[in-house]
Amino acid sequence: MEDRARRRLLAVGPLLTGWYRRESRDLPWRKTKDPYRIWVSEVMLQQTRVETVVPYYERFLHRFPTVDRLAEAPEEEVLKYWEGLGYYSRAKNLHRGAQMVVERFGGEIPADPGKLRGIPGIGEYTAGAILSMAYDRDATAVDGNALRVFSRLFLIADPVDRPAGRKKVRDLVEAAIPPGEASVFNQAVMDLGARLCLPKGPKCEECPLRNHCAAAEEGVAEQYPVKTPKKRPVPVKMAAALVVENGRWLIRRRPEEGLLAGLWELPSAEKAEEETWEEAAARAVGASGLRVRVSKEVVRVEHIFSHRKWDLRIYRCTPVTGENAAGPFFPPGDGPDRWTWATPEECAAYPFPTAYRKVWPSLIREGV
DNA sequence: AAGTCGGGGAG
DNA sequence: CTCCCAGACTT
Repeated sequence: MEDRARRRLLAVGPLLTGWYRRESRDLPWRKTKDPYRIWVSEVMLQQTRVETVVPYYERFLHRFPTVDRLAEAPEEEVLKYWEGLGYYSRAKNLHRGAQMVVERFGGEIPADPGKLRGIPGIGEYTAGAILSMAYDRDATAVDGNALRVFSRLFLIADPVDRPAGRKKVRDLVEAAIPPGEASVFNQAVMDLGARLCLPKGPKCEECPLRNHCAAAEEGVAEQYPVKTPKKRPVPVKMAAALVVENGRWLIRRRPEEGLLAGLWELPSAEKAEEETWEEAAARAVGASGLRVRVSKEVVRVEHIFSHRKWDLRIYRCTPVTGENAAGPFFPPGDGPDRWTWATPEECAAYPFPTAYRKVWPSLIREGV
């Protein structure tokens, strides 16, 4: 390593921890050393902004204050408390992880990197965060902020979203941690990334590291980190059915795997090229065994996921009388709990994706 | 190495 | 519009 870089590594740690002790943000999960609470916060914060997480964090821990309380809760309720946060496999993994901690580790979250990594939903970053913040170990926790801050400090030309570039940054972060101060250091890097070392419009003039940053010196901070270009979301036509019977709506629970796993929805089906929207809506309901007549489109909404763009159209449907008298129409094998009838008020207790929640008011107007 | 998996806020 | 956020997991 060149001399310049070595000096940078030595200088950065104390400057960051000093700045953090003066300017750190007051966040709920910073009031505790409870490994469980820190774990919950770190999982919620994966790919999610601090301001978004705070209210979820408070509500979640009020309902599930300990790892045991979380482990014994039904998954459906855990998902309900996660509703709207996105990346729902995080909630399922956290729930399973809590059960693993209770069964395998006697309810104590392990302070061992290997054991932590064996818990579902805990990857390299989250393990490092728990080890440093809850157990004061000298562990690295490289998140998006660290990638940005360090790629700028050291002018890393490799794309940081690929293993080679990622490893370069990780090694630098590890070498920069002042021994015994990983907790403060890791959080300082994140605060710096969130408040000064911004993706666009970085505030280099206010930065405590400005005299040591290679990118600032060259005036090219905004061109880092280097990332590989990403693909645009694929458009998907999604037909859904609002089936009303005696003031109740037909809803179904989505499969345990895949998009929006385990959440509830109005029966929905991706429209195929060769079928009409109405046929797709009828097919969505048909999976339950119920036959319906599709009347009219009730509401239309566009919803964008990271890799998919839904054109979601909801159709008012009515059961075809006579053909469904025999009931029960819920097919065996698809699970008796996958379909049910619920009033709009009762639906509030079920976890629904935001795409459907967005149009709830107009559905209630149309669905009476 | 590439794809999957949400939703929202900022520019 | 675009980018990206205290990433993990599967193939």
